[in-house]
Amino acid sequence: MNDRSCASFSGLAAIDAEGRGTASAPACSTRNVQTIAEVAAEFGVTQRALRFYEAKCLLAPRREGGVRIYDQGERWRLARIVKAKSLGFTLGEIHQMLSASPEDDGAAALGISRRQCCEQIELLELRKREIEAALAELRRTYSSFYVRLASSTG
Amino acid sequence: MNDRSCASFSGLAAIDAEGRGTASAPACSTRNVQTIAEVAAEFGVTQRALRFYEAKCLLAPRREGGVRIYDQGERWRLARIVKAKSLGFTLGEIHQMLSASPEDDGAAALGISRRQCCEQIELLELRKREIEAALAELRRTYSSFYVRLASSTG
DNA sequence: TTGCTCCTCACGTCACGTGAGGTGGC
DNA sequence: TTGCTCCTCACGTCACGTGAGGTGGC
Repeated sequence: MNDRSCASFSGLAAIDAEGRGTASAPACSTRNVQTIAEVAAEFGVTQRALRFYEAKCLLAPRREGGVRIYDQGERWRLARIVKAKSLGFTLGEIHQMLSASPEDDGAAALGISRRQCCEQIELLELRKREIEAALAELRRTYSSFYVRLASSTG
Repeated sequence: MNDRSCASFSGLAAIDAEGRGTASAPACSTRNVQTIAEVAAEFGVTQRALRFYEAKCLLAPRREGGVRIYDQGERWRLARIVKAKSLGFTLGEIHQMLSASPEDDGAAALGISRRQCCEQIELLELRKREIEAALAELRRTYSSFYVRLASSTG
């Protein structure tokens, strides 16, 4: 019931996905564009997030009667945004990346420098160490529950 | 020049620290209270953070002529706040902890349940895995710089 | 006419940072 | 008088979430 990846008001096609929905709706592939709901579903982000990225000038879908239309290029940009976010970059940093290499070679390349890559590794390593310290402390706390239990019952 | 841990307008003493400043200013130990600047320095937090915790009802220093005065009890509460924050708890969760066990046995006990401890461990383990995945990806990207370099020069 | 999807404000959340402008006591 | 420390607004940051209220096309 809910698997209509092709909306009624315009021809659409899923890209870079596993081809689901494409076979059952061949008319969609005539125009390689998607609405906000379809893009959100495909990339696992909210519609609010897509509007927010647009407000931050990370995306710029064109409009058809006030409705946002995402073409292949916009979805490539979004793929890079999602990728960079998963690597812990801020939207400000991502904006610079997209400006630095607007198209490059599709969705794969992020357009980060070696230095930027190195700094991000150091940042994440620091965060990881902080989390590991917290985990060690929490595990000590966790064991102490059993120590208390043993001393109160034994 | 900047090591006056004892301000001029009220008697103060450093507690739970390594006793620095206490020997050179014995008058301070007559009243076991501190100003916002001293508390901030001792706990390594900003004055803004202390005011923010107060606005969130996590702290409630008394006032002397409009100036915040932190006694031993308040500093114990702050110690628990700082500790809980380092373990990744939100201020909302910390507020509940402080309400659940207002005094308990000083700064050491956080007043978290076994279940809360367990859930926090799971949350941090998830975050850690996300960071590790990002790190792996970034390290792949980092090596690719050398692959490119080698193929362009060799 | 109803239901669905889209839209634009605009305030809320989280944990503070950062001025702006003013006060008090040495 | 100057310098220091304290104070209270109040807006800014980050990445959205969450209504509110309205539109368009089947």
